[in-house]
Amino acid sequence: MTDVARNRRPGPRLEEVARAAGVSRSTVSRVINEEPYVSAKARDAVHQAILDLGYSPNQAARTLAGNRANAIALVVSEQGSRVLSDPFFAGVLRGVHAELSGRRVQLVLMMTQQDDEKDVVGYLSGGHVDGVLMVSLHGQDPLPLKLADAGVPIVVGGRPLVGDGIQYVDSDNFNGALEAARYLVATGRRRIATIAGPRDMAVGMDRLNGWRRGMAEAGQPSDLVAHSVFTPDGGAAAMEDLLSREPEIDAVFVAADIMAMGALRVLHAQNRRIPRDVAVVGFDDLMIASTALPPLTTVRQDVEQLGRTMTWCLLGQLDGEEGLPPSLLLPTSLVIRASA
Amino acid sequence: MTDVARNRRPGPRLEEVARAAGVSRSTVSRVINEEPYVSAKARDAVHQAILDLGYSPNQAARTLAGNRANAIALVVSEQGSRVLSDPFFAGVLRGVHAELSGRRVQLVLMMTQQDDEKDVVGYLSGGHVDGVLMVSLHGQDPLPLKLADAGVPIVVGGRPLVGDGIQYVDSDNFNGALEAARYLVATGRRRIATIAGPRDMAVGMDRLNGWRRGMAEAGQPSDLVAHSVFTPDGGAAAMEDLLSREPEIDAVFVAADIMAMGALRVLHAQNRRIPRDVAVVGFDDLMIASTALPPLTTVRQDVEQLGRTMTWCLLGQLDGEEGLPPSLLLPTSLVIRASA
DNA sequence: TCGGCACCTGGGAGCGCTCCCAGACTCGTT
DNA sequence: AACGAGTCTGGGAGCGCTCCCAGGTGCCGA
Repeated sequence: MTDVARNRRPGPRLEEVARAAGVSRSTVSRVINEEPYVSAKARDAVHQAILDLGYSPNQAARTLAGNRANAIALVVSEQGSRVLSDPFFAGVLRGVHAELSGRRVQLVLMMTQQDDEKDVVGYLSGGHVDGVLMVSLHGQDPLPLKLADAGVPIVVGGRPLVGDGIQYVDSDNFNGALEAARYLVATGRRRIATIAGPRDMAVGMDRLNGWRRGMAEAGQPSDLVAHSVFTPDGGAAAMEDLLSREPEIDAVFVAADIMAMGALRVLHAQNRRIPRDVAVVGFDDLMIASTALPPLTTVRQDVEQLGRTMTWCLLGQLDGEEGLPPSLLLPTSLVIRASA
Repeated sequence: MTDVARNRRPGPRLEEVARAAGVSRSTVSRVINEEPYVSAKARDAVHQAILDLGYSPNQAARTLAGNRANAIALVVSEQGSRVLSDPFFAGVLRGVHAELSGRRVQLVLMMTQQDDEKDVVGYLSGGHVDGVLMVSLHGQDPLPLKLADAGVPIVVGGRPLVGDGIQYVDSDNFNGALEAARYLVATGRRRIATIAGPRDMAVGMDRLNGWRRGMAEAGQPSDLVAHSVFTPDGGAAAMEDLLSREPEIDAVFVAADIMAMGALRVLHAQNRRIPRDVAVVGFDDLMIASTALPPLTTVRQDVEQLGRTMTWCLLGQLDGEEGLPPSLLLPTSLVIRASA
């Protein structure tokens, strides 16, 4: 409103660069956009002029004229407050940024509540961004589907529970959990429980199903399941529940490190030795896994790679590349420490 | 490049809204920008037309014509990889976003390495954003000063070590540490050490100085100082160092919860009972503080509030508000749990 | 009765780019 | 020698807004 914001932007325009380089606006534009049909001489002159003048193109004008936003949105669904402190989100963000660096694409961060969903769809399908990356933590979210229907290129991180046509990238939660289960069986555990995530999250169900498969393979029962939310206290409550149902538990696969912290606390409180009495395997391999007491054996997922891959997929879509895989699962790996 | 990106943006234009509402472009623009001198009748008609047509204004055009970017940048200096997983950053981001919600201001995320600093200054001072929020973890960063010199409105999170004129918001690290020190003194501790942060970070020095003041007040020596980096392993190494220098330590103020995790590990390993033999006070009040064994007494700083306040300051600058405070310190509070 | 001031409205110009078309020049080919 | 294809260049139009100016209305006091 005021003078600060109201003064004309400083810096040279395309026109000035053209004059300095002794060429036309068009040629400068071609150089900037790395288009063919520019002579080496002209290209060098333009580059030199850009350097001399310290020219930086006006993104707004490019977007307006070029009908391309040169930006993608990272949309975090659900209550942003919780999500942002999630190491999962942080890792994805890191990966997205890493993949974007060097490309002339800006990252716009958006958070959505239920009620402003219509605004968000309007904004995102209004051409302000070229594509959308979405981290959808509760899988029922209708937003990805709506955006896809509106023709917005979108890649979702974490398998969505609804919307078949939507491209997603996820860690291979099923096989990660299966590997954990097999490891517990192989190390001689005979009464193996699991603390699973919420039923309405794909990540929760995939890990539960992997564990179930592992139990089935070994001919062991898969009755010891406690669902919980991804918090330490949730994990603690679930652990107490399981121990009260079956005191003879000798192993537990916890579907998230963060819940495993609570489970460890309960096991300590009940004077169960880890891993001697009860083996504990987590999932995620957060930093807290290695600093836990005892250091937690866990299934590692590479969330940064997840973010990179999502971005790579989206940029591929935008460039109109052919033969992109519909969706991707990234491998997980068991990290064996002291707790199992 | 391809059809997806190349098709004209869908949706109505300002012109269509004007036609539907039976008014001129100018009037619609006035309504959208909440300018005075629009009749109630015209305003209602425009609002209705916007709703009917699902109009969403083109940000690029607004930016270009209005010479205002309607966006601010959150710049994360130093290697982005480390910073992004930092709960501090996550909290700030949350606060920034909370404060921005409802305003028509987009948040653009940028990360800088040393070498692309020139690009970043160019971009940020080129008018692509109206202002800059910066989280500067190592205080010597010249970037804030350069941006301020270039006339870019900027607010820094965390006191910068260089650049006097720059507006910053920080937690009151000095008084937080002072309070922690006084508490340890008041609970009868007689040989109090500290694990301090790096010397080149204001946050590290402010907390150290607060602790020193507390020791001085009580007439206790302040010789037991070990500097370290903000990691669990760094904290562990510092704790070992302190114990080897003075086995009689009965309390330690650790300048970050994350380092306190390492310190606890070492104390456990040496069979020191906490808090009986050694009291431990942390700083930050991260989630890990409450899940630690024993739950950590720590100095709480409200990083989300920090983000909110930074944003509030920057928006105030942009609106040309008078009498804004030059810089702000946010209060901290001691959270007493079991470790001290 | 008439100016003057608030209030309200419309249209033209232009923000700084990209796109497209027209044209010039260089080749190799018929 | 004449043609076309490939290479390179410049200028005009226009992206969708905001800003500014010119003008309309109604109401007040002189």
